[in-house]
Amino acid sequence: MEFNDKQLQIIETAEKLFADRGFKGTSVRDIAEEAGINLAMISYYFGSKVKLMEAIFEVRIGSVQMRIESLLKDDSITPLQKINMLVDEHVERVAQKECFYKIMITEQLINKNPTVLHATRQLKIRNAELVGQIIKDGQKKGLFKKKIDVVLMLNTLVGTVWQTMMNRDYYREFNDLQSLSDQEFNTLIKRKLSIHIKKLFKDILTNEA
Amino acid sequence: MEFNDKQLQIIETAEKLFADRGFKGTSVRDIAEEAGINLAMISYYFGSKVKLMEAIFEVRIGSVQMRIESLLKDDSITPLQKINMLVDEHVERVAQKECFYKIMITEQLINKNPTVLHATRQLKIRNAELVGQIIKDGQKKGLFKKKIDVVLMLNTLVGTVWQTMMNRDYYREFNDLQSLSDQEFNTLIKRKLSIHIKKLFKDILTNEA
DNA sequence: ATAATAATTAAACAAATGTTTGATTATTAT
DNA sequence: ATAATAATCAAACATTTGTTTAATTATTAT
Repeated sequence: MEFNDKQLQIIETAEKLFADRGFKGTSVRDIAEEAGINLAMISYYFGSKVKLMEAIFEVRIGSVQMRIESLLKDDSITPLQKINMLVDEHVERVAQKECFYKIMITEQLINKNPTVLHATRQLKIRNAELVGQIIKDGQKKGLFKKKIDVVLMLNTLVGTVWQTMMNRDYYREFNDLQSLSDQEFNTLIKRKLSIHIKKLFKDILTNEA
Repeated sequence: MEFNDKQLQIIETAEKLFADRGFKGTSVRDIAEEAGINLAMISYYFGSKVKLMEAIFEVRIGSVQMRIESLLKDDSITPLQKINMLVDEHVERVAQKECFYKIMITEQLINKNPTVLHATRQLKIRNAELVGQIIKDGQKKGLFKKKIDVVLMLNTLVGTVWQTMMNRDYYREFNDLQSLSDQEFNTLIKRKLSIHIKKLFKDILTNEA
């Protein structure tokens, strides 16, 4: 399905509101008003509020996929470097697509739209398999240790990034970083986060117990 | 405020439903039906749906607090052992109070009841400060390295546990553990999770970069 | 220019929502 | 036993909800 400009405008508005107030907490009237369009246009273009949510995923799901395929073939990059690149990419992606990630979480947690659940599930499986391949490659080359729990490792990546980005105001306050501008702080926390996780991963992958 | 048996019954039912369907996704009629009471009893006892949510937090918030005070004074336990105990405790607590944790997340994410947000905020600040004290103690004793980011460390704990418990079915499938009983699997994943995080923490706390 | 299609609108729809009411029944205290 | 308080209930309340309708305007193709 391809969407015209007006549809994309509705999708973007809905994404923002769904992320902030949840699916149930956002009325189609809220969306229409915020997007500056008539209420009926939502049913007209998408059929229903539920299908509007699914349209958001249709548009965005591709943009949050880890781009791993190209990495897999590239032999000029070490497996550890590949993993590090994935960490940087994931941190940046969550920062950029924060609204969409929020929606993904709440859909899994409470709303549970079947179409949405299926899409996110596919995404997770695919990512775990591809990261698993990189790790196997590293093991073959004798760079990584033998027993690595790929799912736990990815859970640490996703969980830490999520927890940090969602509570970043708290990080700022606790570390007395109020003097920084928003932009400076965002750059800082992304860097800190990346470094933190890369250290953890280096430990997981290389340090024998 | 203390609650009678009937009130506690309503609170438990509401907790389960709020966790599963969200605050907006659960009607007071749903709660009344599931709890086997009359619709009006909810307003009668709690005043409103919002205040029922706040009552849940009044009852549960204490039970999810890390019990650290006693640990702080105990000198027969090393700082690292204390941290390890906290990890075990947190994993067990999330497993036991899963419904309540789900509600905490969605409240922070979308529903944002001010009373609830304030309570969870206090909880976080307190935990970070107390863990910070244990770490400082370990640093004084020369057991931990100098620069440790307490908030990032706790984010890894909370985020990893959360991400793993919420997606445990997926962990089960990916690792071909379908043959285990639910109970066996739950025990297994808790143990794996604890070990995983303790390893990460040992690295964070002791390995110089 | 004209016909056909697409886009837009205000109004209406039924269903579901949180809360209140007013009456009735149980329980407790005197 | 009687009065007073607490608990329970069905019904009603006003809003808000997602969606549809039917009419009108804009755009496109012939």
